[in-house]
Amino acid sequence: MKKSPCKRNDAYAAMCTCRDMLDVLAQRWTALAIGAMEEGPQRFGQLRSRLEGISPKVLTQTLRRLEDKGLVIRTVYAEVPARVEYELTPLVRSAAEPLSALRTWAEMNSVRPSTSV
Amino acid sequence: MKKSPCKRNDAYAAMCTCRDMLDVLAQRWTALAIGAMEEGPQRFGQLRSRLEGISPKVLTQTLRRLEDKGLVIRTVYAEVPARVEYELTPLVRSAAEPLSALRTWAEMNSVRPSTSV
DNA sequence: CAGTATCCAAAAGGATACTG
DNA sequence: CAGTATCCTTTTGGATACTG
Repeated sequence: MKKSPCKRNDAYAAMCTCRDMLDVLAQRWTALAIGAMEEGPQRFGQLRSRLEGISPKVLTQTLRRLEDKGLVIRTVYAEVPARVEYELTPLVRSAAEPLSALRTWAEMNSVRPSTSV
Repeated sequence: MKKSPCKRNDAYAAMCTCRDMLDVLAQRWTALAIGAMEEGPQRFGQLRSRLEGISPKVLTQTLRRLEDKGLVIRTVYAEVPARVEYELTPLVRSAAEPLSALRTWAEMNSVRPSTSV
């Protein structure tokens, strides 16, 4: 998919604003990656082991997308060997509440998860 | 993508419950389709014209996925010519609030929409 | 009318080897 | 260590013709 066809009216446009977030959040590892950073900055390798099964390429993609949206900050330390840390921005933390509401809704309504556990 | 690897701990599992919703909601036409049904039941053809540009195959896919999740009800009327109506369930209406919260968050934080006009 | 069937393109995800 | 490069599979979306 490339672009959403959002040009019909305000309601649709507003829905699309949120859809853009959903686009990112719904990607395979995004929510898990955010979860893995919740307790503080994480190095690439740490994320890689916490997100068991993710390939380095996909982890990079996931982190770049989060970075592009301003949800994660990437910090490179001039050390040898290289050290890079990823941390959540206040922006993504402020999303916790609406996301939590959505999660609660999903649980309360027993939306059958095809994924969890 | 097929399955999410959610089996690490409760926090991850909970996140995945919500992820399952995100999976559906983030699909190309889902949010628009829901929007198109907000004022009441819609026939296949009505949806098709309201969702300008959607192909019949994709519309069917979109509606089936919503049906599978219990977000939409499909009713077939024994008439000639055939009449089929799709309507939102109370379940999806109850998601309006958390989704609205997410939308508000996205707007307040100027998450750059790559999609909305 | 309300789809299904077919074929195709693009995007996302993934395994693995290699590098500054 | 923190990625990139390469190649491949799966998923999603799409155009179009056809059918009960």
